[in-house]
Amino acid sequence: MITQTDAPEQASGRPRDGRIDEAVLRATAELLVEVGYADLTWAKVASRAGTTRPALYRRWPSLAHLVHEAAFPQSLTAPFPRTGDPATDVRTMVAGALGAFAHPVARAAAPGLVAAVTADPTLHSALLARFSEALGGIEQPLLDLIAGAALFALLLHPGDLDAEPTRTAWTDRITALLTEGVTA
Amino acid sequence: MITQTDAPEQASGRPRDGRIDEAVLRATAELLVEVGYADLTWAKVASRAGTTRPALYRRWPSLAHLVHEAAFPQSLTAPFPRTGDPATDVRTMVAGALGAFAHPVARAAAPGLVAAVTADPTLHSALLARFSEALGGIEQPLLDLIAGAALFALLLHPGDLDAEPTRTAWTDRITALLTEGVTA
Amino acid sequence: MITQTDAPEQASGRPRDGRIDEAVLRATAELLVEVGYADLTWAKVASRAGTTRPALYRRWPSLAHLVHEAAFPQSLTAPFPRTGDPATDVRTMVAGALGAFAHPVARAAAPGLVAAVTADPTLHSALLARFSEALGGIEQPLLDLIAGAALFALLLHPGDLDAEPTRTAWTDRITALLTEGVTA
Amino acid sequence: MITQTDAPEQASGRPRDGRIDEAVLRATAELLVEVGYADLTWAKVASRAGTTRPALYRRWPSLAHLVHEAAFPQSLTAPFPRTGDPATDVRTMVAGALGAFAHPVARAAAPGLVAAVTADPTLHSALLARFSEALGGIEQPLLDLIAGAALFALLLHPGDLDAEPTRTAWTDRITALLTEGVTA
DNA sequence: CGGTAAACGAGACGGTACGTCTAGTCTTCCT
DNA sequence: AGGAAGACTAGACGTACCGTCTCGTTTACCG
Repeated sequence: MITQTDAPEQASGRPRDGRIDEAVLRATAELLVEVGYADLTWAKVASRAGTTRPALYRRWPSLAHLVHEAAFPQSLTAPFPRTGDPATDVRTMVAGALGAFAHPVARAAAPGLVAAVTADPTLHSALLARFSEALGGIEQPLLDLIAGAALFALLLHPGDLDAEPTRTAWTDRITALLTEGVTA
Repeated sequence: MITQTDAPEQASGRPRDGRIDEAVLRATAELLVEVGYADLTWAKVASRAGTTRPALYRRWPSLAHLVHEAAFPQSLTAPFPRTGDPATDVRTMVAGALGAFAHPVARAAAPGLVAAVTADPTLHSALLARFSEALGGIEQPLLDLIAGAALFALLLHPGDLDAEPTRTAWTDRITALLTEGVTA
Repeated sequence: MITQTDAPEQASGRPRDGRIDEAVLRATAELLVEVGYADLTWAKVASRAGTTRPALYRRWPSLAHLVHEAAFPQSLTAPFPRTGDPATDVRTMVAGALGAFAHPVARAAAPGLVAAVTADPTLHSALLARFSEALGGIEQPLLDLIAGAALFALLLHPGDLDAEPTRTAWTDRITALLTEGVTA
Repeated sequence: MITQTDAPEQASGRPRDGRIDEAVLRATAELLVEVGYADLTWAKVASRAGTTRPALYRRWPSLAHLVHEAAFPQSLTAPFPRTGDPATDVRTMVAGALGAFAHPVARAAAPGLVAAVTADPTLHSALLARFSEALGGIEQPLLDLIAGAALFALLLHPGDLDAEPTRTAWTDRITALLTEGVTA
């Protein structure tokens, strides 16, 4: 939850209504899939969640922050078990990255978030924090390759990653390239 | 040049003023660097180019189309010479991808274009056409890895790719991973 | 007509749509009577006139300016004929002031305009200009007495000036006080 | 004091803090002069008085009620001594009306109250009650003339009533008109 | 002396209006 | 016909206020 004030802090004043937070996140996820990031507005989210725009402004500093929280809940950002075998672990990571980005909500959100992250340092930090747990211990260039490939593929030829024969083929080929290199 | 009507079109009536096209592309490139994609508007471009919004609408179907043309002129999308040696060619491609994305204008434009591409099929086609020449003959998964890694790295830790010791180090490591695999 | 630019100025660009001006003034007058000054908003006026808020902002610098123009059209602010006989002329002026302020639209607008005038010098000037023609040649204190009495009476005991026996009685008494003084 | 419930009310529960009432009235008077009626808000008053908005809502039903109480304390609404001589008494009343409206706080409050009175019957009653004592026994048309003239003059040409030669001149002329009539 | 009731501060609640901005289109005159 | 200028509809933006509410706490009176 991205609150203006991060500390749990002894609540003074009327407490936030937690049901609003839930309803808004749910509405955001639904709308991302239905209308896409580009046509997502504060007003639509507020209306769908049964609340008003000011209540959203109180909670999230920008639409992108809200989207980022709605698209990548904790369940998707849990760390994965590692075996120690490079080939196995790389395949797990590739499949994991693909799975995270291929989720309908994340997929609708990702391109817009990519653009927003470059323009907003606070969003950059929020995203890093959200994924740091899942990705601890992986060297940066390898992470760039795996996450970048999944993201790029979904942007440029999403059809290949939707249906099954080609999806596994792509995962296999990426894994092979990363474990054995192009020379093989 | 992306015109509403692609045919060479028999010029009837007053011909377009070519100097406007140039001035607009120059203005767009400058503004991308100065204010960023998110704050780029038709009005700012028109004002900087010394013309009016309707003249721009006559030429480009959307801001993204204009940006894509301003950010990736032909000079950046030329094919590269190949040696046949995998290691050498991979390094050339990695460096090329990094170079293309690291150019200040492209860098400002890329994230926004990524978002726009997913929402506009005509822009998707235009981008593919623009890069198809340079990238002919490369297998898709390898392209995903190289371009994706460059894009992703620029989004997440741009500092590493700006200055020199780390930039070459990153290029080296990516090349090594792609030619020899993680096992090495 | 209160335009941002008062000069008739050789129109460059698309000219204003005069039908919008008319529709807005009509809508404003109607709404003043129906909902009152306090509940009059740009949005309601625009909606009733079949146009949008930006079209109004282009024409009037504030709601009060629009109201002032809608409530006191030229027809109400024409100069009156004078006979030279003090008693007759004073009665004409008293009845005229009462008539101008008692008109349903003016009556709904007046109290709000009174408040707005003190806070906005440009509105002050606009109001003076609008009435200067009708009231030329009358000494200031006499004008204060006549207009002030009509305004004050409408604010404090409007019932007396609505129906007929009392309305004429009030006009007679005011005229008598001003022509003969309290001593009579 | 305008309380929600007028009865002296059997005090059960924690009693009101009288210091808050004083601080609020003082803060309101100051703010009226500093920012004007139009920009006066509950929040500014509460903040200046060192309290919170709910404490104000508990005491006054509307901002206008609070303003009316802050701008016209009892000291200003005391009855005046009458001599029986019309000329003298009229002059006293004119000067009194001018004095009451010319006080900086009253002056800032009056135009806004004029507007609020027409929209709120309870405020209308409250104002009448406040002034009834001072003005008992004066015929309504004469009161309209005197109070109306003072109010109107302050709205339209306030400069004339601020400095001294013109202020006395205005008072003299109004008195003359009311005692002898225009014919003189 | 404990219970009750209403005050207190703090701040979120649903609403509504504001004034501005942008997109995309259209209309006018001029070249 | 294209260009320059500027108005058009439509609607999102972020902010400000309103009047109400929900807390946790404090202060009086009452039994």
